[in-house]
Amino acid sequence: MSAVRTTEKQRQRAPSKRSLETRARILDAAEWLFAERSFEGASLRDMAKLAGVHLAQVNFHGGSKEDLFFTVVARRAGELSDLRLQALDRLKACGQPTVRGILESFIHPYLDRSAHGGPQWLAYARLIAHVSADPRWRHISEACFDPVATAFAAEIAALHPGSDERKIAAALVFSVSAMLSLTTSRWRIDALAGSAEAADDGFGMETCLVDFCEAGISAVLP
Amino acid sequence: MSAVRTTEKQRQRAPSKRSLETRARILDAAEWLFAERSFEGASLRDMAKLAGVHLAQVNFHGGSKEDLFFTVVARRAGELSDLRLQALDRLKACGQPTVRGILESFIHPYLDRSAHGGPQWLAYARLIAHVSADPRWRHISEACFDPVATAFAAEIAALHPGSDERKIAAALVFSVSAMLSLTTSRWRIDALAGSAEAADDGFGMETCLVDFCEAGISAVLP
DNA sequence: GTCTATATGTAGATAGAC
DNA sequence: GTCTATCTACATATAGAC
Repeated sequence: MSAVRTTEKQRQRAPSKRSLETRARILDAAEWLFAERSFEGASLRDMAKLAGVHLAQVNFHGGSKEDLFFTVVARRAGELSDLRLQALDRLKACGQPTVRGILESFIHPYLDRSAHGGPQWLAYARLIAHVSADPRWRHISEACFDPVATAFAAEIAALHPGSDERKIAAALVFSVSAMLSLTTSRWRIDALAGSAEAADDGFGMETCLVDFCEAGISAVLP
Repeated sequence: MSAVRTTEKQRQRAPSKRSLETRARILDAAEWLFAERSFEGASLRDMAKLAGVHLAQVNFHGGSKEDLFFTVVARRAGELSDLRLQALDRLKACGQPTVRGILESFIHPYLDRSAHGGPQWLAYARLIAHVSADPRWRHISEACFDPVATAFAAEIAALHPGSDERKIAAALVFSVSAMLSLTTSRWRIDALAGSAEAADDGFGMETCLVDFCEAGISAVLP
């Protein structure tokens, strides 16, 4: 958790165990409600109710609403980045990586946490989709996600010397958008597919996504 | 404009010219503010101010806030759908269509209106991105955009008999998400590309997008 | 059709007792 | 650290004069 908290003074002492638990409950509630209703739609009052604390506690532990939003996004961003970079390291330890391998290292941690990380990770996955889709949160994306995304873009570029960095960046943004659509718009896939009901949720959706993005990225490389 | 307005009685007479102008100004203001600040972040007061009318007029012409939101999204949806279907018709008039041609028929009207349709179309493009990314507006997507999207999915499926409809639906959703990312996240392409500044906005971004999606769709077909 | 005035609820934030 | 009470501002919506 590397969030920079400019509006809050440094704590003088380590917080108590109970304080940390209260804080965690508030952040969980905020994560859920921000994901469900977006920034303005989620009220601090509802967060307090969901967390089982009183309203003033939300301000005490979270600062202003904007501070709280940033804190919630940043909280799991470090863990997600670590998972991605670890996957990339494992890949490179096995020799020359492929575009597909790099892509899977980026995509799999997100989809895996989203599907098997419990309700808070699922909420976080939806929250990331909100942050990524709204230019108003550009500064948050830049702080929390762009460093790792830049590293992955560089890995792909290194595989293809002389390729257009701008096209690689575009292809990576397209891939990220497609990945997030599995969180925001899976219902739409079912709707467009017509008859076929969404029997097994995402049985092969991750493979389908990686197939799509791998071919797309390869198509914009020289 | 085919919006169904369930909460408003049928008008008894045709509205006056001035009334129509007032209504259009209100819808333009609402379009801009909904796009800029999302549903909850945009207040009816600000819309009234931006439109140069008084607050009560917004309710009079737009109904409830949710009604107004639906009306704004539906207003240009018909035109966008028509442009897409016309492009598809022109394509089919020239013989057997290709995946790329079908894709361009879907994508180009959106990017063209977004880039050359003036500030209101640009706002509308951002608004669609909000609607598409948020499951809360699923009913609006279903009413305004899914019929045409379903038709395009069927066109692609017709080119490849025996293909998995679910994969085609997924690939189309991925493609739509990537398309919308050119509206919401073009700044991010510049950021990830590193040095290269965004000199000419989208010089070849549409081509790059279509290259990406064409390859991606082809990859999930048999 | 328009606009003043207002009804009614909720938002974010904080002061100060404990 | 916690919680009561409250401040101030703003939200959506409508009634009724013109």
